[in-house]
Formats: sequence, C-alpha cells, structure tokens
Amino acid sequence: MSQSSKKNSDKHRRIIQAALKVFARNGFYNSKVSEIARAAKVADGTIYLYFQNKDDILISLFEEEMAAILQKVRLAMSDYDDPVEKLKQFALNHLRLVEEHKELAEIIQVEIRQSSKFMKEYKVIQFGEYLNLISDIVKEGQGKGVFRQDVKPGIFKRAFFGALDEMSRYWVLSPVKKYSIETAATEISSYFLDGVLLVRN
Amino acid sequence: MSQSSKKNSDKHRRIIQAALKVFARNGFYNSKVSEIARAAKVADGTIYLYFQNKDDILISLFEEEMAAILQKVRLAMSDYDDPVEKLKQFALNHLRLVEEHKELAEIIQVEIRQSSKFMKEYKVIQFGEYLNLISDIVKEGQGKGVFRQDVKPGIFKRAFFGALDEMSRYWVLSPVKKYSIETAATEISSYFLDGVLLVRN
Amino acid sequence: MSQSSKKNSDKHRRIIQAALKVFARNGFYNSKVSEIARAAKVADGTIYLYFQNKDDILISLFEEEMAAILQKVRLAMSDYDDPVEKLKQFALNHLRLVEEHKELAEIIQVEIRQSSKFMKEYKVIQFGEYLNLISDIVKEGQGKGVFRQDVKPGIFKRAFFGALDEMSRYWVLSPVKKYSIETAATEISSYFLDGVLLVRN
Amino acid sequence: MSQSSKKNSDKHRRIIQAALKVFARNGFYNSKVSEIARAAKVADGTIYLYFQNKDDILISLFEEEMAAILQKVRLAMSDYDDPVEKLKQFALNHLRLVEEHKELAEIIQVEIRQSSKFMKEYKVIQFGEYLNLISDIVKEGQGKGVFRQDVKPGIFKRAFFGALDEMSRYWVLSPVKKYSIETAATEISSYFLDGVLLVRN
DNA sequence: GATGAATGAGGGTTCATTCAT
DNA sequence: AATGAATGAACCCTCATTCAT
Repeated sequence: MSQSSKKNSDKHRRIIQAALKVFARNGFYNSKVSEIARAAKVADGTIYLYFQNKDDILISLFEEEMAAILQKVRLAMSDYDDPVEKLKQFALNHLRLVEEHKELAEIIQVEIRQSSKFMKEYKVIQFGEYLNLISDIVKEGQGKGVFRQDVKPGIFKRAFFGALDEMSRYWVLSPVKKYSIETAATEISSYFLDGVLLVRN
Repeated sequence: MSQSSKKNSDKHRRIIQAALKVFARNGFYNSKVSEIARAAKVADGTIYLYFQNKDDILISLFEEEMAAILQKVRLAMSDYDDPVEKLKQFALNHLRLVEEHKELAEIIQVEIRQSSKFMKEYKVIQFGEYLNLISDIVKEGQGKGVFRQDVKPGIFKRAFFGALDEMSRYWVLSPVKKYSIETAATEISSYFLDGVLLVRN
Repeated sequence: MSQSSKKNSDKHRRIIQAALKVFARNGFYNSKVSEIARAAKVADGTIYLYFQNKDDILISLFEEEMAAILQKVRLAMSDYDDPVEKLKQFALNHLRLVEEHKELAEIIQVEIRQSSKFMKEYKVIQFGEYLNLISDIVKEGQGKGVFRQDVKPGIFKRAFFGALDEMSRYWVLSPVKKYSIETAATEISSYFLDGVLLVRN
Repeated sequence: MSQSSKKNSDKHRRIIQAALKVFARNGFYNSKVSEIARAAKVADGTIYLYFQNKDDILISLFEEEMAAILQKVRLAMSDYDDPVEKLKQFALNHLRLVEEHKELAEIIQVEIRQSSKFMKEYKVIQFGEYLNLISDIVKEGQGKGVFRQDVKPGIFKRAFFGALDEMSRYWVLSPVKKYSIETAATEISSYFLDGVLLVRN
C-alpha cells in the first residue's frame, strides 16, 4: 500500500541482482553475504532488512526471477494453437531464456537442487508450474488426437525438460558452444516428436 | 604381493561409504568431516591419512563409485547387438542403478554439479565416458541404418541422459514413486525411438 | 577530522596491550588468539578486524611499541652533547626502558628473534635504527677526536647493544636482581669506554 | 654399563643430529617430530624410545652439544696463562665455534631462549658454566693485578658474552659477513680490555 | 531505514603421542 | 627394539547475523 513497502524499494532489487551475479560466480556456499552487500552497494546489515537470512536471498531470487520467466514463456506460447508447434516453441524459448539469463540458469542448475533438498521449509512451486506447461501441451495434443494416447504426461514433462536442461547445463558450464540454440531446439523437439528410428516399431 | 597398500586398507573403503551416507543426507557443505569420521568409526585425523581434504573425499567417492558403475553398465549392455535394444537397456539399467545406488545418485545430482564448477582442478572424465556410451549407440545405429542419419549424437546423448536424469531426480528427491522403473524406462525409450506423434511429420 | 579510523579505535590498542601481556607470559606459540581476545575483552573475531592473523599481532606489537621506544631514547639523548655522556646515557636509558617495559622486553628477547627468522616478509627496520643510534655516537666521538679512530662502528654498535641486551635478558628471565640498573649501566659503559685493564696495552 | 644403553645407540645420535638440522632450518615450533624422524631415518615412534617428548629432544640436543663445546673451549684456553690472552682467545674461540657449529648456534640464538623460559623443569646448567669461564678469567686477572679490581665479574661475563653473541646473531641470521672472525674478535676484545677512549677518564 | 563494527559459534586440519604388531 | 598407522585434542580463522548508533 505505502510507497515504502519493502518490495518497492530498489534495494531489494539491487540485492537480488547482486546475489544473482555473486551466486552464479561462486556458488551459494562459497558466496559471502558481505560480498553480495558490496556488489549491491548496501551495508551488510541492510541485507537483513530485506531478507531473513542467506538462504532466503537464494529462495527469493529464484522465485521472483522464475515468476518473470514463467510469465514470459506463457506469453510466448500463447501465439500458437498447434500443440506440435507449441512444443517446438517451448524448447526454443527455454533455451533462449537460458542464454539470456545465464546467471540465473547457472544458479538453478547447481544451487536450487541443493536447496530444494536441504532448505526444509522451501517448496519449489514455481518450478512445478513450469514443468506443467509441458504436460499441458501433451494433454492438449492428446485431446486433439495429435499425440499418442499412451504417452504419460507426468513422465513426458520430466523427460522433455530434462533433455533441454542437460543441454543447457552443457552450455552454461562449458565455454564454447558447438551447436546453435536453434539447432539444439529443433533436434530435441524432433526426438520427442518423431523419434530417431527410420522405420517405427 | 602384500595387502598393505593404503587402498587395500578397509579404512579407505569405510570412509568412502560413510561419506556416501553423510553427504547424501546432509549435502556436502552441511556435512562435517568429524561426522564422516564417526560414521566410518575412525578418528578425525585418520580421514587425512587417506584423503587430502574434504573436497578430495567427494571427488574420490565420485570417481571410484563411478568407475564401478561404468563397468557395470558396459557389462550389462554387452549382451545386446541391436542398437534399439541397447538404448532400451541403457535406460533401464541407468534407472535401476540409480535405484540401487540411491545415495550416490543423490550426491551426483546435487553435489557433483557444484564441484565440477567450483573445484577447478577436477575434471569429470568418468562422466564424459558415461555419456559417450549413449552416443556410441547412436553412431552404431546410424551405421547399421536403423537410426536417422541426421541425428546429432552429441546432442542426442545429452538429451537422452537428461531425460533419464531428470526422472531420477524426481525419484531421488521425492519420497513416493508414481511410476515403476520399467514403465519410466520404456516410456522414455519410446519417446526417443518412436516420438510421440501419432502421424509423423 | 573524525576519530573513527581503525587505528584510532581503542580496540586496536587494547588488543596490542593484551597481546603484550599474553605473549610475555606464555610465548608466542603457546599463546592462543582466544586468550588475547579474552584479555582484551573483545570477541575472537574482533581480533581479525584489526590484524591479519596471529603473526601480524606480534609484528604490529613490536613495530608500534618499538617506534615509541625509539622516540623516547632519541629524546632522552638529545640533552647531551658529549659522546661519552651520550653513550653512558644510552646504556642507562636502555636498561631503564627494559625495566619499564618488561613485557615488551621479554617478547623482543625471545619472540622477535624467532620471527625475524621465520616470518619471511618481515623486516626489522626499527631495530636497525635503534642500533644505529649507537654507531652514530661512535662516529660523532671519532669526529670530535674523543674515540679511537680504529674503532669500527658497525662492530661496536652490536657489541655494545649485545652487552646491554644480555644483561637485560638476565633480568627479564631471572626473578631477582643482584645489581641495580645504575650499577649495571655504569659498569658496562666503563668497560667500553675505559676497558678493564689497569695498564693499557 | 651394558653396551645397549640408550646413549650408546647410534639412533640417539642420529636423532640429535637430525633435530639439529631441522630445528635450525624451521625453528622448534615449526618443526614436526615426523620431519626429524625422516631426517634421522627412523620411524616416528622410535623417537619416543630415546626422548620423552619433543621438548626433550631440544633440551638433550642443547645439553649434549653444549657439553662438547664446553670441553673444547676449556681445552683451547688451557694453553694460555695470561688472562689478557685468555680473554682474547675466548672471543676468538667462541666466534669460531659459532662458525663451525652454525646450526647449533642458530638454535641457541632463537630456541633455547624460548625454552629456558617456557620449559619449566629445565635449568640451563651448561650455559651457566660457559659464562663462568669468562668470570673466571676476570677473577684470575684481578688476582694477578692485571684487571681493575672494581670490575664486577658477574656483570662482565654477561656483557662480554652478550657482545660476542650479538655479533654471532648478526652472522647467523644475515647471509653476508662484512667482517672476518678474527677482526671481530680482536675488535671486541680491545673494547673490553682497552676501552674506546683515546684518553682515559 | 541504513550502517558496519562487533560478535562468537563452528569446523577443517594439524601433529605430538600412543600402541598393536 | 622398531615401526608407522591411528588417534583426538587443540586452535586459528571465517562469516552469518546482530545491534548500537
């Protein structure tokens, strides 16, 4: 309500952005709160006016950034009706987002997995929603009679995301890219849509 | 001749096994060396007779266990000639190994990714070889005219592994399994072999 | 303008003073940082806001205290013109300072010699200057035709200092004093000025 | 009595000699028992068959080496009757011994001072005897009417030893020698015998 | 709200010493 | 006597968090 609510402060944003850089560079456990403070140009103590503790910075970072991403992907895919096209677009979009938000991607790759296991109170809701974008496409495809009825959306969403994610990891962690984003997206989509067999079973 | 080399000592093994449990339970950074020592029933200092430091425990653990796994998978797949069957067996085997070596799988999921980024000196050789088992199958399939020639083995291996890996993560991290290993393996193999389209593009 | 620079904080001083007591009592290697912290009534971590590490406490202690001593001796000797008198005064002053700054003297006796050998980066500049106070007197005495021209100031300064220093060690280390400071100073000065021979060679 | 008494074992000697090197190089506190064991080509545990603990190695080293030195100096000075000559010879001998037994000298310079303060049970008897060689010369000189009667042997012995010792320290610690042993010995003897004044007070 | 000096619990690692062989 | 693997107490230093200003 008031203009001075915490979320409105640019300090909050600055800290998140600083944490993004610092965590991506050093990893969560090797990053010091004071380092984030320095990068955000605030005092160490100020961090604790906006976040409960170091864990909370990571979680907030993830949730807020993830919400923005989710928004973007939903928007990007609203242009398409065809589930086949939607799946292709999802792949392309996902890899582009990873490219655009490299630091966030790195953090998700290595830190969130840690956190989702060890930061007890924390539930990865946003991430589940992201995965459900995929299973929704599958269900829609099955409803429209385009996808095989025996495909299990709950398995497919993980398999498809996993394929894209492993590709991203490769990019995030290795300095040189051997394949373009478009190539990778097309390839992976084609595996899941057409399979790799010349003659189907 | 003698059995007295350090590696032959059961202490080395006991420490690795203890670390496996402790790291899986708490994560690398939340595990104390003294905790591993207690679990291995050795003194704190004894750890440092067998490992250079805490990092070295993790790396050794990974390399030694991974070498054993690699061996197993290679053996398991040597029974099959047909690349299609090989790919299916790889999927099944991988998921079974994850199930059998839950603790190792957990550690690989969350810790090794950290390490491969932050423990500079460390190169994940074993892991690369594991991935190449997949691309070798693809190349063989292409050579035998069973797989599409335009499939890029370098992308496929990551996509396929990623799909299985994300499925594993789900199992490793969540307490209940919705799908059996066999179901998941069959499903994922079928995506990559046949695609999910009723009618191919 | 402001009094808030680190050096101005009384913490710095308190830690140095505490270290003075603790090192003198236990020796450097047998002193714990936490012991110094307790004596200074600060938290352990506070030490590291003012000093880089344990070594740095010793070095800083020595340099700062030594600078003060150097100042005092220079001042004390500025009252005299006669090199003979200067030398006598130096001896008296030195022994008095040792008496006054017993703890510092003890530390210099036993710890600084260690350090000057093993703390590589460290150069004992202050100490060199202190020694040069003596050689300056000699040179002045030779200039004025009071001291023998063949006396080598570089040897004399060490011999004279060593004589005083060994006397100090005796005092510092032994609980009872057999000779007064004045007696010792007079004696030693007379050895170096007149020699001990009844009839000169 | 028996040939197998500890002192007869060459292990004892080897350990002392190894400790001499190791302590001189690293200082007592920075030397590891295992390092001495390695240098002596014995097992770590063997050390404890010959010495009670690490402190005991240092103390034994000092006492045994010192006893040998004392012997040597006494012998060297027995050739002279004249107290003046004796004093000169003492200075020369002392500096030569330092040169010959550089490692021992280094250890005495920096470690024994520590020890004599912090190793409670330990009394430096040998060292006292060494100092008394000097005061004996003084007393003899006074008896023979060569030295001033008012010289206090208890102060003189420390002053004379201190002068030589400081000179030694300079040599032991600095890489280059500016003065020869003979020059330094002659100089220092002359200070104490004749004084530095052109005209006596 | 903002600061940053101060706190102090915590943990990786070392190394003198022991003791089963 | 000799070994050297094993022990575990000890300690320096870090850094998340607090709180007086």
